[in-house]
Amino acid sequence: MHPYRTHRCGELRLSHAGETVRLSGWVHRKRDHGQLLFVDLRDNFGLTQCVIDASSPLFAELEAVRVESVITVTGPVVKRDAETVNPGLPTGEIEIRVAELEVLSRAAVLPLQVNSDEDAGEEIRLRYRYLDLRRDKMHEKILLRSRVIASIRRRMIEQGFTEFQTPILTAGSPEGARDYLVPSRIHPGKFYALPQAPQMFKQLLMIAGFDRYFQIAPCFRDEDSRADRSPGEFYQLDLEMSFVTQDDVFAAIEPVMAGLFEEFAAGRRVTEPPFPRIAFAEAMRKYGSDKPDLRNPIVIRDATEAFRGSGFGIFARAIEGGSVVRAIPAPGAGGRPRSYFDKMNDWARAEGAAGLGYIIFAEGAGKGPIAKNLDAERVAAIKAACELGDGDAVFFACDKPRPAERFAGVVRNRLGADLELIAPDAFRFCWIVDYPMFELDEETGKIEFSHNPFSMPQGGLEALESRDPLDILAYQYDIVCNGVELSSGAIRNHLPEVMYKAFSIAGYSQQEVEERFSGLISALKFGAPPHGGSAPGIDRIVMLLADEPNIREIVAFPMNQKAEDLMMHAPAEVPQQRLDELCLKLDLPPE
RNA sequence: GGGGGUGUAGCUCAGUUGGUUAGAGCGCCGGCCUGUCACGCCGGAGGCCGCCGGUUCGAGUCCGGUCACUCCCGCCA
Repeated sequence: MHPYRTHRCGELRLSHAGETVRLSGWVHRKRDHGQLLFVDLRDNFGLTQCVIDASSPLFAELEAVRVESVITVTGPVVKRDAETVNPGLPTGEIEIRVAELEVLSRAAVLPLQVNSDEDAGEEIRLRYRYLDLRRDKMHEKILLRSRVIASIRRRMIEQGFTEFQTPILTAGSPEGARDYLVPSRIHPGKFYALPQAPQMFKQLLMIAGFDRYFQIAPCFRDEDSRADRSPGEFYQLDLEMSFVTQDDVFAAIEPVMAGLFEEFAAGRRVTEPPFPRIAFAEAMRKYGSDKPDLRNPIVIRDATEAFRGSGFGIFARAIEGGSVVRAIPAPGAGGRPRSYFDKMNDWARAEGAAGLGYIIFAEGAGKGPIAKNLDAERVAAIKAACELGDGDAVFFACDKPRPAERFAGVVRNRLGADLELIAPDAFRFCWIVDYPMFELDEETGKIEFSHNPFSMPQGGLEALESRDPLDILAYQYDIVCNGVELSSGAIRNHLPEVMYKAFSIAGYSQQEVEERFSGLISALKFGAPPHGGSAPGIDRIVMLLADEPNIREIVAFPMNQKAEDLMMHAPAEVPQQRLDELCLKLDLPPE
């Protein structure tokens, strides 16, 4: 007989009754009746009840074993009496009579309880992550993550993609987030950087002729964390394709994403390909965001004309000064008490807005401080434009166009949640397309790349030379699901002369471009295929599928908010000798 | 860097208006219990109430500071 097990803990059924088997696992729970002891033995695959009574010489030993100790039991599989069957357990029709017992590893008193649904604090959970991961909920989420990644690999390979590895120790990125740096011992004073994404490598693989690349790629960015953003590292489904248009990229990714979500949807509805395509400008206008949650039915309208020259002086004067008014319909909000609208106004101020005006529609008319100062025809026009009726309300964001759009989007999200308008049990996908190539930095007044500087401008060189840079769009696109930006991608700029021109608009000389992106620029001069791709975030996909708002819940060994690994004690000081080898001297800030 | 929340037993939490000896559940230790499956019953140990200072006759409770964790803003091509 195998020294540890003949079966797994989730495996035994009534059909095994009479066999002598051996199981190994963790003592999940004990029920001690004094002369009779039940032990639930747990492994990755399930639970099996083991039983022993005082007639056995092993009774005292098993009774003394603490939960979470690891033991091996050997004995016959016995059918349970009808009244002692546990229908809640797949193995509930049988139990093991313990005939032999070996304690493989004794557990100390636990800092957190594995067999309880009660959640420990995060600090304790991260410090003892191996115990936390034994808990059923965590165990399932990490296994889900593994199955999701396996499914992605299978689907990508089916789509004709080839998986490649790319370097972890590489050069820094001149644009974007802060790099993690690794000092070089062989080159004192020089540093490697960990890749923020394998962006240039995947483009170089296309230039090398591999046609379709993908990788479950680790990405490293030294930025502050959020609930949905780990400090340090995260994973992307990084992909790139040669000789493709934007539509080809969409057609390749959509079945992967739709199929993946369908596979793990567990009854939730998934947008069927082709996913809706929404231009960036339209998304900002209708949803106030470039990552709209399409489960929310609210569509933002423009109400500027209804307020221009009106009796509501605050808005009328602001409009004269170049502001606009966005109307955010709030279906069903008319029944809310006055305090709700006051609360919304307080909240708006806390969010940095000047306030949040509103009109309540009742008895065929508008109510509230704004409606009092607005002609009935204007109120009626707003009501009609927003497709509202009695019992509904509408909120207004009045500001310069860009901040008004953005704030209206924030209000839209808040109302969707407050009014319970978000469609449950659905994954609503869309593409956001036609991003502007450039944008104006409001502080410096300079023109900057709005997304990826390596994206191909729509209209190519001619557009760059002849049009207002702020009007030029890029072949740049995001996948959004339920208000979460899952990925960003682009058709790349594979023409050096277009690249030089694009960078010159953003204020970079040809020499600077050659210095900062030398590897890629020189590669583009030796025959580069038109190519493009995207990079959906693995962690965010798993978060959506696990319905889990915190990224640490779907990562086996995450760092805490301050980018510390509480279990492994990273980051850590290093011996002086290591610093000496690297020619590094510490110059720490004063306490 | 800025703002909010939290911090009480090993763990999860309660603790009233500032007032006697700071409680509960789980866990732990001991005792009883032969059909439980969150087994049950009895008993016990376990507290720098995050830390420092202040107000007060008296502080877990009020005030100031500080530290830790967390959420958000900034940041994240």
